Amino acid sequence: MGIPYLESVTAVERKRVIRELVEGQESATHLKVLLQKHSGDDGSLSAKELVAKILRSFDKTLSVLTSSEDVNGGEVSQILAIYGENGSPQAASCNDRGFEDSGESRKRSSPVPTKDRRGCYKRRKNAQAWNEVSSKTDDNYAWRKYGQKEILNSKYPRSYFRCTRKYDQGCRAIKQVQRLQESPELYQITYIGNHTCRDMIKAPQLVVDSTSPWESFLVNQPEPEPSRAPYEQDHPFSSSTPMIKEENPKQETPSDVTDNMKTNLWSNLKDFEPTMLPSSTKMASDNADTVYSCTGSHSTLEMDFGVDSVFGTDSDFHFDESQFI
DNA sequence: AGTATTTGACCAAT
DNA sequence: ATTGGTCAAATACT
Repeated sequence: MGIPYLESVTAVERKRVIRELVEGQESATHLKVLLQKHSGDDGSLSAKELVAKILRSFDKTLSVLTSSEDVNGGEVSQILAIYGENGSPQAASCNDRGFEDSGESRKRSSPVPTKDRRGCYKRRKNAQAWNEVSSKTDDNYAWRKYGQKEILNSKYPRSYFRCTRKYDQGCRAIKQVQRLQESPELYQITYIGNHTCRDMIKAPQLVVDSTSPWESFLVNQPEPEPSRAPYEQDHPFSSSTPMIKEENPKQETPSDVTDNMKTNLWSNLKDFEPTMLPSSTKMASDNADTVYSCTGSHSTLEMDFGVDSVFGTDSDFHFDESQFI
């Protein structure tokens, strides 16, 4: 895959190429999963090596593509953002929505079925994102579902979750979960943004796994430990600190991802103070730094720079908020 | 009563 | 015009 060739290609074509690569990469990843599942250590060894090789190849190719342009185009990074390539971070600036902080309590002016104006919101782009495939959707963070969508050409809907600490701590981590249609017992989980909720005082010990994002997601790991955002610098508060949350151990029913999140024992832990994290339990380290302004209002150490609103305008200002979170 | 999920509408990006 | 991401009222759950 040569760059020279790609350079003579239009941006649109390039995008398609990248998309295809991403898909191929996903497929290879899936293959890897399958191999891991029923692998007798016989011939599968070479098969695994092969998969690893393929993944590396995708990784390299994609990084070449992205690094060569992304800088201000953003087009590519946008495609890739969701797949783990980090683009230049940008704060969402959806200040127009002054109520961001009120969270779920927002009410519409007219309590009626009329078309409501929900104001604008900025979609987050270029946030750190990485994904993994796992047989379970729970990690040790507390998530709250805020949406579900049917995805074109996908048999299963995609569910959207945000950190439950979004409003009380301004944590912007979100994740998307969707069953793989090839193997419904597995979920493709995309983490976007680092957790900034506190209790991460012990954060800095996260280990950066330098493996490519693509390779990093091991599937079916006995201990679901979401890999951290690939290629990203960690800022001091970023993550790894799990938010204790133990989701019900039971495997969810194959209807859709949300079921398993239902009983989240968060309730028992409501008053949980970071300081007493049972660090023992498996922790998942999703890191995140997400997007929109959840400004939370306040306190604690969430430095949420009101960035969103302050810098307003959606233009991307170059300021990597993620470094401060 | 407070919190979480569901779900259709709204909105941004393409 | 379409598609995917988010919002928020309604609803379910605890």
